[in-house]
This record gives sequence, C-alpha cells and structure tokens, in this order.
Amino acid sequence: MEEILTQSEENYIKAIFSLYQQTNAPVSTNDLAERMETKASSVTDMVRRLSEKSLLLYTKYKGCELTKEGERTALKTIRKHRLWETFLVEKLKFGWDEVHDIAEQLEHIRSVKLTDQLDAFLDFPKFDPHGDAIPDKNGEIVQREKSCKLSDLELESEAIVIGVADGSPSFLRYLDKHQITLGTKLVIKERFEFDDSMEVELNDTILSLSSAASSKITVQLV
Amino acid sequence: MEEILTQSEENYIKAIFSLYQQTNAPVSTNDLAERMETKASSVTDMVRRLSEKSLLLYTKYKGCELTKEGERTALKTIRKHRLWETFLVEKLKFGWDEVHDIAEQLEHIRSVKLTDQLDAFLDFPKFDPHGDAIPDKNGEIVQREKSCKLSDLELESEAIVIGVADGSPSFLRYLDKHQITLGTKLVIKERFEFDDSMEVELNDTILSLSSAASSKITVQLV
DNA sequence: TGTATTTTTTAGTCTTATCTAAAAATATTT
DNA sequence: AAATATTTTTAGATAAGACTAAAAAATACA
Ligand SMILES: [Mn+2]
Ligand SMILES: [Mn+2]
Ligand SMILES: [Mn+2]
Ligand SMILES: [Mn+2]
Repeated sequence: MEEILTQSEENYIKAIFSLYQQTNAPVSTNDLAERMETKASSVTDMVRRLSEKSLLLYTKYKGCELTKEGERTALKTIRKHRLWETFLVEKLKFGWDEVHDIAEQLEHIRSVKLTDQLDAFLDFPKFDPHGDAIPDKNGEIVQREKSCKLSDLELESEAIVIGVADGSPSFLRYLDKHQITLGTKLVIKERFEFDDSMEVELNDTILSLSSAASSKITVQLV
Repeated sequence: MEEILTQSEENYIKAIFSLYQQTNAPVSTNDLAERMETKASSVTDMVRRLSEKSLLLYTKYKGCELTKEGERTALKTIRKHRLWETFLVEKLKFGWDEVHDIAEQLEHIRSVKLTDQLDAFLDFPKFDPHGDAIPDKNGEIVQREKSCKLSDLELESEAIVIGVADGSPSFLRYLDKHQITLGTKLVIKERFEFDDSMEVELNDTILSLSSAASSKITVQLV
C-alpha cells in the first residue's frame, strides 16, 4: 500500500495521536479543530479523507481514532520530528526553544534512509531536547520509570528534571533564564499552600516557582 | 515584503534560473513545461502568478525571465539545495547519486538561521558533491578559473575532475563504478575520431569513455 | 419531557495547482 | 504571400484544503 500523505494529513494524524493519548477516548471534531487552529468544518472534511484512507475510524458525531496503520504513521512523523529537533540542538547549536517550528517542517521530508542515517549520526538518541521519547525504526519508544510533575513533590525531596510538559518558546526561555534544563538537579525547600508555589534549590541558589511553572516540569526522584 | 512562496513556485523559479543561464534568453513556455514535466497551460498560469508577485517579467508569447528579486529567490533555494546535498554526503554518508531527490525536498525548508547554521556546521563549503558552486549567505558564488569538458581535451593532457554536467543517478553510478569522482586525476591517452570516444588513464589503468560520458565530465587542467 | 445550548455536519465558495481540448498567435515552408 | 506547422494561450474541469453560514444532531438543563 504505502500511501503518500500530504503535510496537512500528517499534521492531523499527529494531532489525533496526541489528543487520543490524553484521554484514551475518540477525538472530537471541535478539539481537533482547536488543536489544528482551523474550523470544525475543515476537520470534518479531513477526517473523512483520512478515514477513506483507513488511517482512522470515524463515526459521524462520535469523533475519530487512529487505526493501527494511522498510529504507525503518527509514530513515523513523531520520530522524524524529534530526531530533527535533536539534530538542531546537538549539531547546529540551536536553543531548545527554537527548534519546534523548524522540526514541524522537517518532519515531512520523505526518505526512510534519511531518517535512519540521521538517527545513526546522532547515535540513536532515546530522548529529544525536551525530554520526549524518540520512537525507534520500529516505532518502539522507551518507557520511563516513575516520573512525575515537579509540583507533586514533597518538601525536601530531590529530583532531576527530565522533561517539560509545555514546549512553548516562552516557557523554555523562562527555564533557560533560571538555569533549569534537562538534567538539572533540584531540591524542594518550601511549599506555599495559598497559591501552590514553591521554592527550590538549584546550583546553590533558591528559586521561586509558580504552580503554573512547576506543574509543567517533569522530574524523576533521585 | 518577504513573500512566502510555495514549493511549486520555488521549483519553477529554480528551473527558470537554470534555463536562462543556458541561453541567456527569455525562457519559453514549452521549454519550462518540459523541464517541469508539466503542461504548457500550467506553465502559463504559474508564470502569470509569479509575474504578479514581480519575481519575473513575462510577455505573452515571448517567454519570461527573472527579476533581480526572482534571481535572489533562485539563489537562496539553490544554496539550500547544495548545502543539504553536501550535508547528506559529508555527514550522513549518502552516495552522490542518492542526494538530489532528498535535497529537492529539503531546499524548501524555511529558516534562514537553519541554512546559515548548516553552512557553518559544514565549514562553509564552496562546492557541492557534484562540483557545483554553493551560493553564500549573500548569493555570491565562487567563479572557477578555466574549466572545460573532458571531451575537449587534447591528447596527453592531464586534468582533474571538478564536476559533472549530468547529476542523474545512473550517470553518477557509472562514474562510481569506474572510480571517477571529484578530484580524480586523469590523462588522455587516445582519441578516436569516428565516434569521439577516448581512452584515459586513471589510477594506473586505462578506461575507455564514450563521447556521451566524456562530454558530461567537467575538468581542470593540472 | 420539552427547550435551550453546544457540537457537528452540510452546502456553497475560494485559491492553488494541475489537466484536456480548443482557439489564437507565431514561425516555417512552399 | 499563402498555407502549414508549431507554440502558446484561453476556457473549462478537477482535487485538496481551507473558509462562512445555515441546518441538523446531540447534549444539557429546567
Ligand atoms: Mn508538521
Ligand atoms: Mn520536542
Ligand atoms: Mn524542490
Ligand atoms: Mn548538486
């Protein structure tokens, strides 16, 4: 079969994959429209097309979910996206806040050999610059043991930053400014009930974090 | 202004640039259609659109030629194409016969910083894997001194291969098979009038080349 | 259970990029 | 110069992917 998909189709597939992961329920037309920054009517059209290509199952008024084939497609695109992000940061010296939009384009380049050679060139990385797992050639992804949100940690616990739940440039630059990056070790020194903010120690300094910030930082206890 | 162009528009611009270079005359609708592997009517449409965006000058029945702006656009795309080809060969270990189609996609990625960082990563290469000059950030290209076709050389002259006039995989693989690559040194040992074929010495062996082959190899006298 | 609200689909339009077939302009021959 | 051949443009269609406005279905809620 080996269907050739347009960039738009690949973007939709990725969005459906990601929305489905959040709820484990069929993705609604409206949710998808919001994610894709388009109109519900456009989504209905596209979902019909993708269903026609048996990349997803669609029932009128009931939303859609990917087929096995659709999932494979999503994982291929995600693999490429994250490999390119890794390339941009590791080899081309981009900041982790600058790579998403470019990877959003690069992920659509069609060449299995390119993807696999890039993977090898990068030494088969398991995680991208934001801590997200990179699917391997077969779509397999490393499952991480016991990670949690920084905001969930108790007083005096020590943890290492392993990811971010928000990849927006503004948030990433905020983290940069405060010297928080993947691998940063921190200790919870204080927690304030009234606004769920906390103070953490890192690099021998104390940093105050809002609940909005701490809930978007993924950590692992040391 | 900074017009955003579609991939198709960029491909047309590149084709017009290249066809114009061959004849220094306006590019005819039919020639362009043949190069783009499309129909003349499609070309008329596209040329109108590009003229509307003042990337080229078009006179009905008289063909078209790029404006300064169009030329800049062409050079930007060519720069990206050749940088990516270089990346694929130098870093990802592709053969020079495998990179064109992939670069044909990569050349459309929009990010000035990406292009410039890639350029730096590759150490500002002046030529791509086929010996073609890579325009720099400002669109400037290195002009080579006295190069000529291998087929133009006289008996006993010594020369170095610096390029190919045909980038097709089949020709490039033919060269690979006979150990001819950029930098290969060869000496003309024999020339046959009746079919314009020749025998050249390289790596201490004698190789016979048809006129079709020798006229597509660009060399420089040593 | 009937009404109001929200969600989703349908219908119709637009743009880009393509195509085929026919008409018009240009170029080549006789 | 007229006839013929070639090139190019026009006219009309199609498909993807988007939009708006209106209709229909599903859900919420009084
Ligand atoms: Mn994308
Ligand atoms: Mn990422
Ligand atoms: Mn291209
Ligand atoms: Mn090349």
